[in-house]
Amino acid sequence: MLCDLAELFKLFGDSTRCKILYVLSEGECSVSDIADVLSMTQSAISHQLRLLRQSRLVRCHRIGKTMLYALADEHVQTILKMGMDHISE
Amino acid sequence: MLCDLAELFKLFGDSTRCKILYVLSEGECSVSDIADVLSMTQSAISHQLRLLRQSRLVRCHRIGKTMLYALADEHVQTILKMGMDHISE
DNA sequence: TAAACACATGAACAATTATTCATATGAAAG
DNA sequence: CTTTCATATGAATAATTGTTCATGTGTTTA
Repeated sequence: MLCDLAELFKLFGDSTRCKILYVLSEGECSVSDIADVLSMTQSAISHQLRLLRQSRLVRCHRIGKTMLYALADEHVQTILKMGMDHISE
Repeated sequence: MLCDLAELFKLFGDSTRCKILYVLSEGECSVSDIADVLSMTQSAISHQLRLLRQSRLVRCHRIGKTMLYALADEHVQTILKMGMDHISE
């Protein structure tokens, strides 16, 4: 149980993944757009998206050739916001 | 900013530290008591407590020979609880 | 069907990090 | 003052993990 909790927080505990989640908190986005915004390779982003997908923190659906990613639910956004609150205190 | 956020979550993203924080959420505790509860060495616990202290997630004060640790503020407990809520859904 | 585009993924490397072992510090008891 | 108890810490090791490179899969367009 507490191990599962650690696994959850571990996903938020990487700056790349935090940035991805933040970008997605502003709306759906494709893989290459995320890569552009973060100035990182498509591969690096795709690898991280896979982890986020596997833990159901993001969901995705295909539109033609592109995949659109989004936050899985409100919970993820809440965790992000609450972390930010803690930072800026 | 998002990097600071990742650094914060990184601290929750380790099962040992999660367990330590959980134990402390039930009240003040000494280093050796934490080590006993988690069946880990005093040294391992002490190293982790140092990280938690440096990030002000826990505070401590000395009573004689023993050091009593506690959660730094309500915020830490809230983060823990919110993570748990997410797990059990 | 072949080429182009968007994304996924396996393997390898580099960097980070949790634990152990040995030892140091600091307080209390004798 | 010396010993003992509780904790802290430096160095080393082992394990985890993020990124890169090369390549594979799936979809559209010519």
